[in-house]
Amino acid sequence: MTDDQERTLEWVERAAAFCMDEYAVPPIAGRVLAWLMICDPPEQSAGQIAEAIGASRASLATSMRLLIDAGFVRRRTRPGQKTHYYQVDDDAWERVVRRRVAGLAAFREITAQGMELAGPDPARTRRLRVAHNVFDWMDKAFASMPGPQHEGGEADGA
Amino acid sequence: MTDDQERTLEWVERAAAFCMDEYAVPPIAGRVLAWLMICDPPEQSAGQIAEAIGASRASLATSMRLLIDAGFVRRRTRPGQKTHYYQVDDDAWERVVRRRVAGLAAFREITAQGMELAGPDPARTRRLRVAHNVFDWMDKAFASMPGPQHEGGEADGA
DNA sequence: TGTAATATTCAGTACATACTGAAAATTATA
DNA sequence: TATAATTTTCAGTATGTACTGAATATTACA
Repeated sequence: MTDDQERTLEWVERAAAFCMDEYAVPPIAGRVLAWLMICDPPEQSAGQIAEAIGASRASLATSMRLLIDAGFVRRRTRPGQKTHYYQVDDDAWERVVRRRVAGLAAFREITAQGMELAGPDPARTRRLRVAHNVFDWMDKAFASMPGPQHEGGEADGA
Repeated sequence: MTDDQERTLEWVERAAAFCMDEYAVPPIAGRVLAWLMICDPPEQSAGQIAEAIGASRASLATSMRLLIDAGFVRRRTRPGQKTHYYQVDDDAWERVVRRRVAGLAAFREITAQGMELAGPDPARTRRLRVAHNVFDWMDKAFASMPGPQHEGGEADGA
């Protein structure tokens, strides 16, 4: 293995660890996603990916479905070929991050319900109100934000 | 059990579920945290909490340490008492949310490293660059934000 | 010191999840 | 149809984690 390949695999492992820690993505699915972020060509078959990251093909079937359902990866077939090709969806990260932030804001609803339950006494509901303010702020802040810089639609290069 | 108690426990279960799903907090720790958000009085002993949520005292020892380490809960002793009293830290949620966002932004560094590894070809690094932009945006957006509305420091009422 | 109340640790159990090899199903051509 | 390549499913294994009861340690006071 060349130095470059080794460094790439190290990077894949780091990026996969992030996905595991922050997004509860299983190890192999995390490696697949990371690999698809940096591999060349960017569109690869399950067999290629499995060999690159050292996983079984059975695992690939499960992981690919997970990543596709989560919106990270797209699958494409080519005419006259049995092989499926996979590629990261460029829009995935923005969508996932937005969904995550929206998920956090769900706690705003829960704290609101809690305050109703606890009654009108402001001292009693203080804990809930402070938490509510935090999530309300989060939600409003993101709703009023412009969004990241996008690029033109010229895709891959396979 | 009164209707009010039952509704409170249902709320605790909902709030705990949020903590489990979004923050990977174990079930019992989640219930403890939720209970401490709404219980009256707001400062309670491990025994009181254990009975309220139906968990063993051994679990409470583990869960309380977890919540304290994570910065959610504070412990207090009273002179002449063996009992420890626990209370949610009002600042916890803001701190935890900020930490979470900072954690997300860590991926920005990883994508930057990835682009170095992949070389100068803009078509090859497109995937990484798009992801990088998303996390860069996240980071800058939060850094430039005012923060939630705070309340004065008049605490609890135990 | 002793003793009663509380807190913590620890071994064991139960449960859930990730992963693989092997079998079954699908797909593209002859 | 048959057959060769690939994908998917599934049973079984391995691993990790949450939780509890019982034992141990700590604490407050007589």
